[in-house]
Amino acid sequence: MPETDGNALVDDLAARIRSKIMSGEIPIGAPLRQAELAAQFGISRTPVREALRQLQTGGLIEVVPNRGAVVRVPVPWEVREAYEVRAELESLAARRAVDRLDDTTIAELRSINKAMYERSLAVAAGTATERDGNDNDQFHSRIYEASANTRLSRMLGEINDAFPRNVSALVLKDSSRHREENFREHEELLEALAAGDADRAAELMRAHVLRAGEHLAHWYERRSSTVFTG
Amino acid sequence: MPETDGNALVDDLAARIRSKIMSGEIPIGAPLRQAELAAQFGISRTPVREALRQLQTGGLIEVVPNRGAVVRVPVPWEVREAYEVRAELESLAARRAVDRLDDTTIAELRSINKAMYERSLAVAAGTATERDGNDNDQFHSRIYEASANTRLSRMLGEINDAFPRNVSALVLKDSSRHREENFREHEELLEALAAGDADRAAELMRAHVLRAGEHLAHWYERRSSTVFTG
DNA sequence: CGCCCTATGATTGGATCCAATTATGGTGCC
DNA sequence: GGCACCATAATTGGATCCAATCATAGGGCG
Repeated sequence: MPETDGNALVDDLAARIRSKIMSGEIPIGAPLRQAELAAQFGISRTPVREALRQLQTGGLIEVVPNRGAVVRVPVPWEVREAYEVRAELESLAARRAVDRLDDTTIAELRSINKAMYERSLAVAAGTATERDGNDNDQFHSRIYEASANTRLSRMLGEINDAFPRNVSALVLKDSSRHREENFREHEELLEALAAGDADRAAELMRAHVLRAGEHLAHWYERRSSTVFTG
Repeated sequence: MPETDGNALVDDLAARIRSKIMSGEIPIGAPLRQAELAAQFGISRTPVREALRQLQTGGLIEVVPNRGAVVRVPVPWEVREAYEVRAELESLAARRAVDRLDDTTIAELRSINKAMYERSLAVAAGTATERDGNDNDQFHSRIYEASANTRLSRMLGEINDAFPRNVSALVLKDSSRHREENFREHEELLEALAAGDADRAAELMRAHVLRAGEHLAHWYERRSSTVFTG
């Protein structure tokens, strides 16, 4: 099956760079030098430039004429705005998912949530090492898929891609209160989904996302580390 | 005031190409040849390629490896999906706008809506020539602005930019029933906005957008002209 | 001693080049 | 006459080149 869209190399490249930013390997605020990236991937600057344009359109990086690209540093009000939109969209996703989720998927969601919680406990206790892949993303992504609306999934992905994931993970990692809250809210949501209560699921999801956004915005308000300062 | 983001030339270029597609000058389905565009704007292919990447990320065009870019031809279910998301977001925009709209802006909205309606009547009667700038966009854009959430505005702009505007205009132009409906629904919405009834405004907006989406999807279902067939 | 001004190096941005892939048109064979 | 195959033209994609712009460091002047 051939690629349905986009040039493989450039799209792959954009994905790789995005992933480096998402993981925190390239911190927010850091400059992205074309020559450096090109050397790193063993290619010329031309495809790098095109990939950067894609990331620019996605809003993850900022490009200033003749001065290059830097990883955007979100300001708190941007986070709040984005999460108000995300809350609205995830609320819609949850509502749509109610009629489409089968028992198997609900069981999977339960399992993901439980595993995430237990892992976080183990990590906090020092009896386990943390994973890089974020389970929290997985939980929400499953619901996007279940909503069966590609545009909706795409736009939610876009919002999530605007904020490096390692930061969101930090918020959960650093506070046991937030971990507990996250777990409990997921559980409540799952109950509503399983019960087929669309209104309640939508409302729980909205509140859940708004709270998470508030935590994230708060983090950015007093961010100190993990921000590149040249 | 310097450019805050993006390279002036490439961004301008992307905007110009987008506008050609939006206006229908480049019809949906038509191929976008790099050399042709470069010659047309009197530049080399390099910035054209970067601009095309931006449009690709925006979803307006499709790029197949080694075969170039074509203007995407939306299929009806994509339109329905997009408009369900748009309805949700515009509903949020209307709700937020309620607390922020001042009387002046409401008066402007009334005036825009009335002007659009009267112009459409005049055009239908043959006593006036139609404008290219779409008043309907202006009406909705005003509400986006009033919602005072840049992310929300941006995402709504993104959805609207995914479907060439001349098509949406055609839908309104070709049917007096749709024109009447559009005018009346805008008026009702304005009443709710003026009355400060957030719930009602949100609900009216949702229904209004969903109906418009249905019309548009229906058009694409039996599209015949204005689609490029090589 | 500090500030400005200039020279140099680093980096981006547009143009050009060439290889690789795809579309096209023509010829021959069945 | 139609279909397959091959040669050639058109087009994309990555690499390279060079000019323009920006950052930086060193020297001159007040």
